[in-house]
Amino acid sequence: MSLATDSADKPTLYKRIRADIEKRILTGEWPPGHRIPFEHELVARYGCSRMTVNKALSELAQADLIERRRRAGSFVRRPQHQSAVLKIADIRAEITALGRSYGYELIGRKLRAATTADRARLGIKKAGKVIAIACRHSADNVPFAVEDRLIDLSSVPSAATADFSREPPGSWLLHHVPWTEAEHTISAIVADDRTAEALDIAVGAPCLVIDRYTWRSARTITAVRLLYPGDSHRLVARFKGG
Amino acid sequence: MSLATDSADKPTLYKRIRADIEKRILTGEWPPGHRIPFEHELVARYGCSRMTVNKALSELAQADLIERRRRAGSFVRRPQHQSAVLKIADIRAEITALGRSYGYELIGRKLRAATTADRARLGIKKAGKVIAIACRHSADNVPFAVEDRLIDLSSVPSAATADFSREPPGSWLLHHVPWTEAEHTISAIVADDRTAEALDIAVGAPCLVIDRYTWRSARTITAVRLLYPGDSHRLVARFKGG
DNA sequence: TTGACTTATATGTCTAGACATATAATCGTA
DNA sequence: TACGATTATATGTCTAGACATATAAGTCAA
Repeated sequence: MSLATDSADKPTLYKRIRADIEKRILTGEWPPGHRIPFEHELVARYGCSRMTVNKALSELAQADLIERRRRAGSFVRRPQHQSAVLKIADIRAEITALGRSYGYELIGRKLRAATTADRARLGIKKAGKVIAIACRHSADNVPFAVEDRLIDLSSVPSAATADFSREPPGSWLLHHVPWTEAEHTISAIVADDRTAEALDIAVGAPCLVIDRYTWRSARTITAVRLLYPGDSHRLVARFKGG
Repeated sequence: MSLATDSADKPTLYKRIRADIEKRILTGEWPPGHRIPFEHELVARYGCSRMTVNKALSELAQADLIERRRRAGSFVRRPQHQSAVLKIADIRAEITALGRSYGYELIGRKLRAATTADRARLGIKKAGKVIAIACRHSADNVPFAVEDRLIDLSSVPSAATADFSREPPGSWLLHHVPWTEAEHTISAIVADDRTAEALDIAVGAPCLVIDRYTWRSARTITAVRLLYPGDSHRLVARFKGG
């Protein structure tokens, strides 16, 4: 019967098995906790070898759609409902993607031995040098975001000689520091005098704040705080599956 | 030589192959664009069958760490650098996870025929009924967030008779509407009179706003706006891989 | 009833093959 | 030189087995 899902095209068998099961889960026909057929039952139903259904089920398990338990069987997982994929693009890319002209302005750049505050912010223990950068991004000549960044020079020595007056440090790092891990913290503040002036908004206007810590195999690279006018900027996150 | 990574424990072979390759990519030894060894080379190196290395490589491909091209080989992918996984937990779960006591209060509940504004907000075309809910969540008796929600009753008929005076609509939906897709928009506003009173903060204080639209196979289920005191609430997103 | 032991079983991993298929590379031709 | 046909090859999928392993369920004794 399941074989009768015939049509002219043919996705591979294991993909069809996976899609069949996924569909039943997504439509609610097999609710969370439901035991899906054993591998040997699916083998019989689809008339294929066990490795084929195993591949389908393994992928579903990897996608957290089902949970597999030895001796017990495979079960539809309860939806997680808590993770969304948030795209935090490079600001320049984000602005040009909107079809607006990107502007960048370096406000300040200071190379110094890491202060206690710097070390706390970067989460490093040893002494060393850092670069502190302040800059502003604009879209169509309207302030878009102000950036306050710290780079650990012991992790990224070449940043000491990089020319941040032309290239935003975010873009520069993106091209010079290959693999990273990061943590973003999003919050809201009201603009103080300095922020209001930099963003050309009223004092007391809402701002969206993104604090980002980037590291590479347990080594902190950079800490950055981005301030956006809260009423004009929006972060969009999408998620799928529960 | 790769076999010489011996230790007492033994993760399965394909996992070790996967980990070996992943490590070389993450340390930058194999930079983006680098061609990783052919399957038959890995077969020779690890002394196993092709299916075993294939499984390792397939999982790496599924995780977007490598790209596989027929006839050409497998290549390290360029880091994406733009998506972070943002955990947006059920508020009750979030608060209890912090070890604080959760409080819930229904402010208003209205069942009505969908107005034009309702339909616009839910993105539905046909006439139908909706429920509008206003409620407040608190942690240790301090206001934590206020919620303003709309549920499409044609998608979730049973919501009409649900008792939202005890259970938050978010939790209720979580348990009654299995699989969904959602979009979150995050922004910042300053508290107006009504919000300030509901959150027990000053008028003009910053608030983090999450607008969430949830649907299930192209069918809108609910639209919700959550307002958090911006200085006390933070959203954390983590990402890995560039 | 409870705890310890045994057994049955579903999944986890792996093999040594096979044929299919997309495509980079080569070769031949206009 | 440029383009079209051919070939070689790496991946994609699949099989029909195998043994390993965790564990639910049953068994038996204290």
